[in-house]
Amino acid sequence: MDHKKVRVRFAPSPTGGLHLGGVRTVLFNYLFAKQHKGDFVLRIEDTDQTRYVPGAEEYINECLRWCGLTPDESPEVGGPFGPYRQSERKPLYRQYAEQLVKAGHAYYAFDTPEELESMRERLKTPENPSPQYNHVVRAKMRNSLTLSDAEVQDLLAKNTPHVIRISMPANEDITFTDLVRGEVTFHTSQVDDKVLLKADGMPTYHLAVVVDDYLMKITHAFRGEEWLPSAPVHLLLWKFLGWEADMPQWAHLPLILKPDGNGKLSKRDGDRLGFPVYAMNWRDPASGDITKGFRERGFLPEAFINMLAMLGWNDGTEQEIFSLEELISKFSLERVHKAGAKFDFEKAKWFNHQYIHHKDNESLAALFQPVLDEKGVTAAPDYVATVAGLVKERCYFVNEIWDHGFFFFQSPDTYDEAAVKPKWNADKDAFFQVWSAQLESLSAAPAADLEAAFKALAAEKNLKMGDVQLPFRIMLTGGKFGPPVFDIVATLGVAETRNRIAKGLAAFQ
RNA sequence: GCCGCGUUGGUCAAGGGGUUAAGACGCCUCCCUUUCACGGAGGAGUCACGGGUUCGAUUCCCGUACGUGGUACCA
Repeated sequence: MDHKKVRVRFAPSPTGGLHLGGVRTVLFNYLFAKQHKGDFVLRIEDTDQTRYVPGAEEYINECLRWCGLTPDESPEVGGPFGPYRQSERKPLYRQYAEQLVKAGHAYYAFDTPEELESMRERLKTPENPSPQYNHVVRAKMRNSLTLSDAEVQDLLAKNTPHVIRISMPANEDITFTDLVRGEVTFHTSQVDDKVLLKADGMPTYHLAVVVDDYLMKITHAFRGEEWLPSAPVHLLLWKFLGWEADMPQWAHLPLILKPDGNGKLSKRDGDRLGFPVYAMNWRDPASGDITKGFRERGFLPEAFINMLAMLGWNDGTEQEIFSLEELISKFSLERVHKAGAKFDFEKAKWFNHQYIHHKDNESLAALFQPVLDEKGVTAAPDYVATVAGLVKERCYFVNEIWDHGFFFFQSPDTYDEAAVKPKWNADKDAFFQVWSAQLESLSAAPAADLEAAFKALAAEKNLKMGDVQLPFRIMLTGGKFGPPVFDIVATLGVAETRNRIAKGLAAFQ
């Protein structure tokens, strides 16, 4: 049964930003597919025409590209099982719905939205706040089960708006094995007669997911846990359509929860708590509002992916940092956690910090360049790389290279005078005069030599290192921060250093 | 309400009939560094509750509580 080539799919509906939970679903799909030398397909589930959002599909493509999780088949790149947009597959679905009607597993329903509304209103009780269109209710509604054949034919002939609903068995247990949860059982009396084909001729998710997974030869279906309750509908559909032998194995992934309890992590929580939820910036075309993404926040895609992988999965060892290649070889569904995980932005930051810390200086410099451009600063790439190397260990985000190293690009305008002035005196002033002069002969000297010379001079003038090193740092940077002082000198160069000494001396008077 | 799923420190989590119940993030202390950070050494902090089963349950079973998801012509 495992001779089939592994094929998985990610099937988002293009309605807005791509949630990090969605990216994690992509990740697990991708890892599983690549590990088994299988195919990863992207299918766009745009069956709800009322929720169409322009640009959302391109945005999803771009997110996947940024993450490095690109599909083997998609609307964009095509493939042998296209089209990959459900709206373009519309003519396909009706025949399967009709097939189900003929077999007695589905029926036409002519109830208008108003009639449905009033049914729910009428049947609503405190004990049953959400009445379902189920095997008992359907006997009282306007459908091909309650109407005569002649009436049904007449309504159909007149193009009366109607949907096709699945006919759920009244009293059956539906059991299946979920790859992450094990055996799961539902009772058919608890699930209603879901609409399969809408009045506009589009399938609902329920029909489309089954038909397309079948047609696209999907072998493993991963999706969020929120789909678990409707799994019995899908299982039955596979059976009723006669495709049981080809049904994919299911895996319902745990949800990503908000940090402060109470529910799935949503875009709003990110806004409220000050962290991104979407992979990349999303601009709502209707309102023009921009929701910040992990990419723009300064996350490295490797870090983002690594962080997501560890949210609900681990390899059983103490390792936490994994490359994509490692994840591909080590991933296993058996080790996916069953419970939802609260998202911890601090831990996410730590992952990014790790990746920035270990990234090569040149790549970091390239990533940082846009920030420099924005600041209107021009600097040679190798200089930027040197700076990046000097400050990266204290950066959680790429743009923080500026916060920790701005003084490499501009002379400080203000000084932490409180740290210098109280203990400032003529001896120190004199020391720096001499030091500045001495520096002239030290151009191109490495940091260690500069430090040795500085120390020697301090000793000669009977000054303690601590008394002069901090003022020196402040002349260079403006404050009590930055990498080791002599690394700063070596990077800035002697000429600029002497300028800053002169400027500092004037300010410290 | 009903149905499903879940429950190891504040968070991510390993483990799984007998352990001093790993590790990471965060927090605290100390060392290194006369800045900060990195690095290093420590510390506080956990098996939701109640019944079973068992010589022995955090681990297995059953309840309860709590959390979470679903309950649309949305996905």
